[in-house]
Amino acid sequence: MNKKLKEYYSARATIIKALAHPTRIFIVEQLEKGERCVCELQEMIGDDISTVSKHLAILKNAGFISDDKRGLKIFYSLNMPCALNFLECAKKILKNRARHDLALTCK
Amino acid sequence: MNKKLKEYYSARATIIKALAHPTRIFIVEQLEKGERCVCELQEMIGDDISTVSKHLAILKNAGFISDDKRGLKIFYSLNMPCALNFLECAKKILKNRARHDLALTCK
DNA sequence: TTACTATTTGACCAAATAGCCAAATAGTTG
DNA sequence: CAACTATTTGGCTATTTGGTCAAATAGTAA
Repeated sequence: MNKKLKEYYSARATIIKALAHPTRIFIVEQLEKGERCVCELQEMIGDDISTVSKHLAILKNAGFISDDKRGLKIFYSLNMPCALNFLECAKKILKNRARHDLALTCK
Repeated sequence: MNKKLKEYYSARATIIKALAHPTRIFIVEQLEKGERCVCELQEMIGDDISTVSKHLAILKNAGFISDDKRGLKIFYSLNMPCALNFLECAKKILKNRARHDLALTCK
């Protein structure tokens, strides 16, 4: 792989990496339902608010979500619904795995 | 988030994490074209063969690919084509970004 | 059996990531 | 302006990940 190609794959990996965290998956799925402010997400997630804020920054930099400041609050919303397709793919794998584990158990 | 839910999201994150690496994206896209042995992939990628092997193990554990040993060689193939949907989503984001950067440049 | 090829595994180090706390920033309200 | 609320940023440590080398494993062939 030459340098140019490597950079291209790295850029794509960075985007995927943004979804590769339990909290960030949760956030994306919440935002599917509509915009949420940081404090609402923080309450659902339960981590320190600075931690939640950093996760949001990662999703935003990757391009999955965008923010809108209104008064004191900042509302985040999903702007790449295609992220959900992939989350579905991960779910599908988990389901297959569960079925397989069950098959083993019943042997 | 309770413990059970957290585990569920972590399991999904582990699957997505498997795709969150330039080399592993490359591998999945190669396997889309058909099965490949480790040595073929190693040659295309250029990293140490043990490195490639570890990337393959990660994709296999996640459930994206499977292996078939025939003689000395081990052939890997893709068994979750839905992975490609997501890789497409990452591509789309990159394209949007490029269009946006261009717009800024032309202002 | 010995030598050879393909691949995986383990030990190790360097770099990246995650989470928490404290401090900084920005907007609001009295 | 001072006090307050919502959020981000910086600094720190602990954990995870990625890569390399050497050794182990497995199949083949002489």
